[in-house]
Amino acid sequence: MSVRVRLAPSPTGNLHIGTARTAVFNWLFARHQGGKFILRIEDTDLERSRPEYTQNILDGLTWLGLNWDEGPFFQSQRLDLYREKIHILLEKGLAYRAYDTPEELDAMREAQKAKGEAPRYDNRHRYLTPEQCAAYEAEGRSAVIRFMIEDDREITWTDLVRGKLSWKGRDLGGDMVIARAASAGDIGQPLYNFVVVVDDIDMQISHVLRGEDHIGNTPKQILLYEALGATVPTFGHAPLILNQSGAKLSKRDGVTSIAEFQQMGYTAEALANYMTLLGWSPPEGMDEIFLLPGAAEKFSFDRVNKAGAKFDWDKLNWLNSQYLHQMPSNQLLELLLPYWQAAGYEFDAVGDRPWLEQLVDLIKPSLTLLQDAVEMSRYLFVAQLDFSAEATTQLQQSGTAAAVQAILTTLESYQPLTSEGIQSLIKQVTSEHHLKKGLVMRSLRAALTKAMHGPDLAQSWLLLHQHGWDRSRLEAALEIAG
RNA sequence: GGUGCCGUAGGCAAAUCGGUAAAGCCACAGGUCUUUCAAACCUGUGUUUGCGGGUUCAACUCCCGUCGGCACUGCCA
Repeated sequence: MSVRVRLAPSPTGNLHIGTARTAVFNWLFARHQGGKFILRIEDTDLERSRPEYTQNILDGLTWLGLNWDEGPFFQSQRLDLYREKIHILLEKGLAYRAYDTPEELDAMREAQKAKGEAPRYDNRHRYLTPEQCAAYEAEGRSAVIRFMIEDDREITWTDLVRGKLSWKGRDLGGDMVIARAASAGDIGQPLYNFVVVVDDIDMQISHVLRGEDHIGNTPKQILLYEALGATVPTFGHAPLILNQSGAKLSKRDGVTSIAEFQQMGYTAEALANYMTLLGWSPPEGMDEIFLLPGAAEKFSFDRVNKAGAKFDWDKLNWLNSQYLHQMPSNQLLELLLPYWQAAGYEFDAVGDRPWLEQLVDLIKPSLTLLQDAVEMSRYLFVAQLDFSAEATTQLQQSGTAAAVQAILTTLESYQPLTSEGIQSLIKQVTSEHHLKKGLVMRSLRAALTKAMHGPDLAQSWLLLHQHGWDRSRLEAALEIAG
């Protein structure tokens, strides 16, 4: 049987890191097995589903490189199929109409809780006579469709990551609602647990790979597969991604949507790499830094961990920096341009290309996030920049003025300035004026970059020089210097 | 409350059928390099596998109990 897996996100929010990680596992599994990865949008909740969320999900998956082979399919367009299946269950006597009002159900659950019992539907409408049904309908009541779950059933399956799992029918909460209320003889909006099964059967899904939060749904769904006369697929439940305090990572924990990670300057490769590591560990001998296709070659659920994984920003950041450091400069430049543009820096992306590439080479080893490039290169883009407090202090130290003056004077004979020129200029200044190299360098840094920390000074100077900014900065520094 | 899952160093984790635990990565500390910060490189700290029993020559691995965490428990997905 061919391997077919699917990702079934609901468009009630932006693509979430948890959903994306599930997507990664599905994609990896499909690629490893030579199977198909299908995308299905679960928009059965008409109230909360939004087209912009669907777009966000599609964009996020695409950005991450998680291309799908079929779809996207939309459940909202498949209602006829669901109705048809519900009719079949109704006719087989496996499902029935229940006329309870929400208030009655609430009261029932309250009473159960008061008695210290687990809240569940007591199946009170399971065997209503046609007369009783008619009476309720005459009252104007609408009915949900409930699927019968026998208390004494035992549902067992072998989970790809957890092994043999077993559930008792009585712990499933009573007969489950598979379609929302609708008036007289109609069938309302079909619900998630039912729709998923119908679709997975229809799309011949062979492996259902999802988050651990769906474990409790699995026995109900298995019952539905049986009722619909279908083969039960293989299930695999991956551990959840946890926040710092160990709870399921949610929107409340700050950044959790893929689009936000993207904006902050994480690369798709690093994020995908990190998400894979959240629950899966590469086999012996395989590096932890890998691209999705490489991981696909080795991926198997044998190596998916059972325990939830805490999200670790430090490690993600480290991974991202690794990708950035290894990236060819011209490629990195393309990623950086939008950040500089957004910061309002003025430059000619085409004409300044050689200069920009030198800049990328300069800051690349220090980047963690693409966003970092904005602050890191500000002194090279912004002409009018205040001296930092530290730089001012440095400039006012004795000897600094002399050093800056000496550099300014010596600079005359080094036009145009080159890398080698800078080195020999500094040598010349230190020896002719009997200045310590450290002082010269610190003075230079303060004057040129207006800060005491930053990328390589000689290269910075060169870039400044190419913009014709070095002389004016040295002169400005002189005014401040004691 | 009920049901289920999980529990190896600060974090991610490895340890194929029970056979010397903590490989590797992040973080942290120190060092090297250097004009600074970062990067890079080197070295190092951290444990007795939540706890208590049991089976066994041998238990992170199996069994029982216990504690803790989390998930689910909806006419949401």
